[in-house]
Amino acid sequence: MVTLKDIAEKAGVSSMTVSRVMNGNTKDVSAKTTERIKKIADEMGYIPNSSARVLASRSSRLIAALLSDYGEGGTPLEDSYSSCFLGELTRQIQKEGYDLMLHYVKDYTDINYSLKSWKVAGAVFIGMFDENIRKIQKDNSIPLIFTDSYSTVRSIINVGIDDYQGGELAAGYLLEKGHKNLAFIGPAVLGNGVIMHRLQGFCSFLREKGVSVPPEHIVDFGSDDMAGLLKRLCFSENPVTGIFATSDVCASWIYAAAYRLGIRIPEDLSVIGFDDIGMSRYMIPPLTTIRQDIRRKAKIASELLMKNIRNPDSPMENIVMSVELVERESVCGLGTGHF
Amino acid sequence: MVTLKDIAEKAGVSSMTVSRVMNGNTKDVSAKTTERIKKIADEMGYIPNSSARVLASRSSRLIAALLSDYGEGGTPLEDSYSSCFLGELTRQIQKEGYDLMLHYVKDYTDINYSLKSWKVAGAVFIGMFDENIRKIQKDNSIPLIFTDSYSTVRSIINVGIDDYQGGELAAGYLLEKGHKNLAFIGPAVLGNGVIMHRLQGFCSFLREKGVSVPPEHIVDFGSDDMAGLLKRLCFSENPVTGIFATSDVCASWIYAAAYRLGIRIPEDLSVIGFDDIGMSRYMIPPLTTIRQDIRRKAKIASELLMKNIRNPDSPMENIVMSVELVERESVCGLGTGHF
DNA sequence: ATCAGTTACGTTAGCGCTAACGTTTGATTA
DNA sequence: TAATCAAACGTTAGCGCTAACGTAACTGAT
Repeated sequence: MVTLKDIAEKAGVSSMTVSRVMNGNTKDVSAKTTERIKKIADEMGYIPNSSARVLASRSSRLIAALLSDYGEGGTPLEDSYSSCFLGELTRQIQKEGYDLMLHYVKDYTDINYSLKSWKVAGAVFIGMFDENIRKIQKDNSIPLIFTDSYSTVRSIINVGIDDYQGGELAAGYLLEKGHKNLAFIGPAVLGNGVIMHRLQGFCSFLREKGVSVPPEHIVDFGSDDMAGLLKRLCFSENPVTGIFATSDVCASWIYAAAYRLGIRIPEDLSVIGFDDIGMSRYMIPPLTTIRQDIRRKAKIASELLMKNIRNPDSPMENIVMSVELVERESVCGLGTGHF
Repeated sequence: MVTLKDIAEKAGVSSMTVSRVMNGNTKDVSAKTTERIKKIADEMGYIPNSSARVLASRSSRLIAALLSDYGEGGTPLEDSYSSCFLGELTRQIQKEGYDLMLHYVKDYTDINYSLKSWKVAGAVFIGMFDENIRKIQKDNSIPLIFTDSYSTVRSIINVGIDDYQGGELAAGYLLEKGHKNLAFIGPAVLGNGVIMHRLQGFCSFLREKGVSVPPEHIVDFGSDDMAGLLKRLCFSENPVTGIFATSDVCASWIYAAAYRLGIRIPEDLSVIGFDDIGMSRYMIPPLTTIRQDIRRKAKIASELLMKNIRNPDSPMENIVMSVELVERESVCGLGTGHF
């Protein structure tokens, strides 16, 4: 293993000089020496020992990415949403010369360990939130970035999207197409703030236009018996003609159930999704959905992180990215179907 | 920050004794002292400094997960395949008390850095292979686990699936259903060994049964102009009636293109996929596919890793998991369609 | 009572690096 | 010409931990 000392001996300088060169602290080293040391280090295949660096400098170039381990409604990284975010985040922070550690955490103890044991310079909470956040913030004076968090705790750096606006967009579009009998379906309606806000945006827009969504049309639902649910909603006296799904994945469940029941999309039933994941454009028919730019979200998260690492006194920010409607073919004008 | 020394002072022992307790090296410490130290450490909220540990012990409890950064045909972590693997791998190694670092690497230098700078105890190459593997192995005497690697280099620990068998299964099933005019479609036919072996299994099974696949029916293809391709294959004198897609995602592209062209699946065209990702069962019609157990693959990778970390003299292993056909509704008997 | 063997600790040194403070040399200025 | 200063290095100490080797006290066998 090649160490600073090895290089120093070969170059006939002290290891401190080599250290300076390796850290780009070149103002205290002459140009000639800098070049010579760089060459020798290269020849010897020197790779800095990160642990020693952390220990000596009391700071690391490490970021922790935290995922919830009590996964409500499917574990993170299984859907293309959080994994795409993670991938882009990793790439971005690597560009900045940082490394990323991945941690599944289930409680305060886990989080604490993740942050402390490796002396990370910052952390990104991916789609999770912990109530002990204040304590965590106090214990670790490092920037913590949250994604899609609707916490009552202020003084948090968060990057999320305008879920409310997404709900409004969906409502507006369905209304525009003549749909008045609507439903809101998806897992974890009550789970976290994200879905809540989509629902609120959806309902309040409708209410303003004089349309109401009866409680039995707001369904917290997994993929289990989607056919049963659809049957109840569509084969009734006053059938639902438009559904706002809480995610594109959920929309695909609806597609499958509708197919089984002989309900045609969009002729009999219009469906609008959320996220615009890769497969949405290949669904049949291509899914109309509320698009969020997940890569941009990751990029912003990374930028916020770096900014706060470099200047710990940066003000708290709550970034709200806007979403857009992607019009495809899963919603059509009312009056073309069976019902 | 609480250190061993702090605990030692409070307990009236040396820091070495505390170190022993913290590492479960309890045979050199009395039961009473062990309990007392544990209690104090707990009260003080002690969390070991991993960097100091690595530095002093010259070994870490860290695993590197490496992903290729020159992503041919889509970057890793964007498809549910590699991200699901990564998630399960992380969980498994955490269970063993290890942590995971995620690295996008593009060349030998990157790989070298990832392995050396943090002194990782082992590494998993996710869906990638580097030609400098021998050098890497020699430089770092740590276990390296590969996934789905068909290298000519022996003496490598690999965990993969029987792609050849998968091809055979697909061929056998399509043949059984009466299809003789077949095609093989997907990205990176020439890219890496995985797809090659699926193709070989597919073709050689067919050849044995006296069926041949003409070269123009073996198409290295992305999602760009799938409709054009399908038109060429299906609207000909002797139309293709069965397609083996190299992945489920690719199958979904075929679904979309077929829909656009008015080709019905499975009546006019049978499609069989590969992987059995989450969405396959929700495609319309539900996709018949070759299933590989991605979580089991991750579990085996983790087990192999741990085994080789604990005993570096373990023999090299090349695990080949078998695959199975999942019969759903995208393949039907010949003679029901237009063509 | 003596000695080997065990139990339960402590001491020392150093992992590779860097923060903080020297030191030397030559150039510049009063 | 002495004082001043910056440039270009070196020295020292220590980050928190552990490997490797002590060592004292106690045990039981002879």
